[in-house]
Amino acid sequence: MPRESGWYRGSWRRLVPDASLDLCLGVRVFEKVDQRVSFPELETQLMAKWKEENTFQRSLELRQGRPRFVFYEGPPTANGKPATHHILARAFKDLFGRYKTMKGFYVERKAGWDTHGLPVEIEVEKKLNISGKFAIENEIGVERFNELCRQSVYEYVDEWRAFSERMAFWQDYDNAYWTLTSEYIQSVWWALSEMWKQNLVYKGFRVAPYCSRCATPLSSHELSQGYRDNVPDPSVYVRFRLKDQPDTSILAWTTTPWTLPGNVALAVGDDVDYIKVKEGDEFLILAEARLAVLKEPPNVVERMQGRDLVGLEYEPLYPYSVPEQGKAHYVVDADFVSTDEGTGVVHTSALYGVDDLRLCQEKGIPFKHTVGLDGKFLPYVEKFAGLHVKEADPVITDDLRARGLLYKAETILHTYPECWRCKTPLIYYALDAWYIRTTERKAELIANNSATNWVPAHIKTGRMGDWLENNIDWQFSRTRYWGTPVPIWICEQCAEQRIVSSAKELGLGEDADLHRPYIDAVTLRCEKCEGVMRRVPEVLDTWFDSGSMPFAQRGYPRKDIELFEETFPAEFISEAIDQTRGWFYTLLAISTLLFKQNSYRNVICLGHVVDPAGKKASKSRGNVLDPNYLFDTFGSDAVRWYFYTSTQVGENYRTGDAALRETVQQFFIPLWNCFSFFVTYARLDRFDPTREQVPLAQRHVLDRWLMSRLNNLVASVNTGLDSYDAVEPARRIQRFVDDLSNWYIRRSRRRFWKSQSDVDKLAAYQTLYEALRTVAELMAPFAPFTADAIHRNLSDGRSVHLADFPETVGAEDAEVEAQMTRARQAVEAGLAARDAARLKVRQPLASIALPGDELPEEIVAIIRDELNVKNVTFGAAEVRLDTEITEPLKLEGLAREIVRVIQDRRKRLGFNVEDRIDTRYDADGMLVRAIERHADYIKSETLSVTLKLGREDGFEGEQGMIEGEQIWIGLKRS
RNA sequence: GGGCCGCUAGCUCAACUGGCAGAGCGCCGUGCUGAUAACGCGGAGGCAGGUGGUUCGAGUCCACCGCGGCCCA
Repeated sequence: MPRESGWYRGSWRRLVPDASLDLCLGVRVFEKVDQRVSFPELETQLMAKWKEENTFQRSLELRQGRPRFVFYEGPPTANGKPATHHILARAFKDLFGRYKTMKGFYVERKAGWDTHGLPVEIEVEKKLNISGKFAIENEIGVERFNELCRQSVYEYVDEWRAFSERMAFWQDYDNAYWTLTSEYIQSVWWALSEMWKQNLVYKGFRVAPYCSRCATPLSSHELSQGYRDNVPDPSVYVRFRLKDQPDTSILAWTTTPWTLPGNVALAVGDDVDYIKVKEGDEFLILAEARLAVLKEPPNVVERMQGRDLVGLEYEPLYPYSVPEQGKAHYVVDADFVSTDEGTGVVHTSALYGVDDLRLCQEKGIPFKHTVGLDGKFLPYVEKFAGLHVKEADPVITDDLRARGLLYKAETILHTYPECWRCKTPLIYYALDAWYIRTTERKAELIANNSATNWVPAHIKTGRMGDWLENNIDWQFSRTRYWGTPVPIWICEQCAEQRIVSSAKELGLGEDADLHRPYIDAVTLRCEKCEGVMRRVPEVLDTWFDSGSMPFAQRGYPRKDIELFEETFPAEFISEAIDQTRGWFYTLLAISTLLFKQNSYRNVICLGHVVDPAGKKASKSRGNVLDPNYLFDTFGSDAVRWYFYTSTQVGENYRTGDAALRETVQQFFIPLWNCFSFFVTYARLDRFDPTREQVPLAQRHVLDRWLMSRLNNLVASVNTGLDSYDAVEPARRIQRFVDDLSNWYIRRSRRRFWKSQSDVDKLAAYQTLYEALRTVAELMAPFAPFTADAIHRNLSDGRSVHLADFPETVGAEDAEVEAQMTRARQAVEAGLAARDAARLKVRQPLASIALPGDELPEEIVAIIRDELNVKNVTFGAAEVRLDTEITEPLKLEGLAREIVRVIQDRRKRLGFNVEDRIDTRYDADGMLVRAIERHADYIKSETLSVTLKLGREDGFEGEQGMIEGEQIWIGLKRS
């Protein structure tokens, strides 16, 4: 088709879009864009479009065979509805997946669901209105309970998928990994068995708050629900007689007399000052700071420090607490001794205190349980056998008093935890627990962490580094029901232990349900003694599940070995900061132990979503934001954009309506207006983007300026995203759109409006088109809906998510940018000078003098136009405006006033921009002279075919006032 | 109790290595010719959470304290 004859022939104002004409010319017409747009509606339309054309799949197919960019999805726990804070991490995950895809990588995005664990169990307990071990095992049964857990997870996963799709988080949901499948569980078993082979798995004790009635330990969450103030408890001071000086006792204090039969040591602080006092016939040792507890005024006979006491042996109160071998009942130093209460000497009973257990393990002090799981003393503790610990308190106190070992007994009121279910006072009690000896690999953990790129950087050495420096062995067993069963079998006869790494080893099929209670029924024959081996009752910490996902999502090592190797480690993961001790750690720990490296190279660690006052969102505060409300009100792109731009990564997001409204008004609407401006006029002018490009050098300085800015934008967005910085790129895009809207388009409008279609107009279209399309491409990973809506319209319906990410094209022009900066400063100063002189911009002025060197004419023209002055000169010491209004200037100003009134009326009458009209006026004096003198100008500006004096019928007339003079103006479509 | 992060205008946030405290929103005034839910110009609004220290000079470096958040105990 001979396009050279001019796609722009004639005045655009006469052209009316005509589809049939376009078809025969083979020209694509941009789809009409509604200036008022509902982003939520736009988004749901695009969701349907993506589903219909399989856009996600196609974006993957497009990159099939290309180098991979490996992303791991940290599986959300499927135990509750998705909330606003879940948008945050998913927004960052999606951003980099899309970006790398557009950069040409194959980015598999396998969804995942964390399906096990206490939260799921609690949810089901709530639904059943039951609680606790007894109810689960005896009323409901483990089989049904776990079945309900499974169902519950499935219910929530549907909701999660819908939520994720609504926020455009592209993932492969159909092939998600589920931590509850037999395949996944077996991979987890394999991982543990590998650690076992390395001799990293051991059985030990764990002290936890424990309810002796429910026979269950409580999680910290449960614990926090059950504190009660002003609980009365005994407060007893006990004499521990030194072995070689029976008349000297160390005084220790406790509020739990029942732990005294289990005493194995006394702890003092190395640097704490102690005194020996004489009271009657005896000597007592206690911290100097605590001498107020003495019954008599202190008679100090000796001073010493804690370290002087270390090693002293004392007579045990009771003979029960230690096994035959090993040394106990002596003074040790400890870092947790305080002189805020008691005597500055801490009675230590290994199994009934967190510090106690740690201390005894460190010092190698032997111990054994004096109390059973029912909270009653064991039979061998003869004096108190069968008594519940709380019943035993007074009995023990009396016994000590009778034997002269009690110094003092009182009652105190303090805050003490009770079982939130049954109100039984909790005790701290050591239970069997299984551990992974991560401390043995601490140096490797630290090394692998320091080889990892953390965003923000301070997490590496700060929070994560500290955590690793203080590493403790990972206690991975949970005495629960709904989880990956711990695959350890123990022989009933000879206590031989065996770990299992697959269903096959148990004689089970691949698809067998490996959960409790079925797995509990599986017994093995002991290879050593032919005895029966039974599985230990515990399930695994859910974090072990999710930390195993790099290989477990593949079913490795029973299958897909190559696929795993190809996709390990991940190039990128992202979650919120609370995962340092969660997923970030378990991924690191498991892969360090198994593969000697971290499972991720780059990690973005996000802050939290809080309310506008900075407070944590919680149901009880009533400040929780419903994500669907945000999606329906502002659109998910706006929420995402807000998360990318509002604050630095790692900080909290003070999120509320106001912040999101601002995001829409400050960014999305102006962007959309640029777009709709372009489409409106491109349609009228039948702009064809495939036409040969006007060389940059021949374009208007505004075009060259915009292209230079665009080029710099492209460069910095690429650089930013390549270094996992989303904030600066997004903010720069926003700044660019502001420049585009409020300077480029504002200053270029007349170039699009003018009647003659010359090269300049074509260049303007090409420039604006390229800017918009490039912005859409740059934005695609950030705001995938809006970007796609714009891009599709600009490129024949092709999705932006199938496009390549923009690269720089060498359009930088530092000189033009510098000149434009000066022009904008000049305009700012000039407008301020006008304002100071109370001279409106519509009134032309003769000249302005500006400081500085000359600028090129094309730049000066912009200044003249914007400031509405006839002449600009340079070299003045300061901005000087010629404020004299001559008669010709006055008439010209009035003509512009008249144009403004006519345009305003056109608009209010609902005429289209291209409608031609007839105009009548009735006025006198200066106004008539102005109209007569500038009739051609007024006619062309307002598309008036005729402009005549006198009122006529059939015209939409209105009386008005200009500069204090009456004028009647009537319009009619021509 | 310990660790990490933050605290800058009424609000949300900037400011390369120490060098005259900024933007957007909101408010007031004013201007504006047809893309705009807009935009331009001007104005009010700051003891930089507090107290010390280092320095010619501190929002920036150091110490302590307070508040908020997260994690651990």
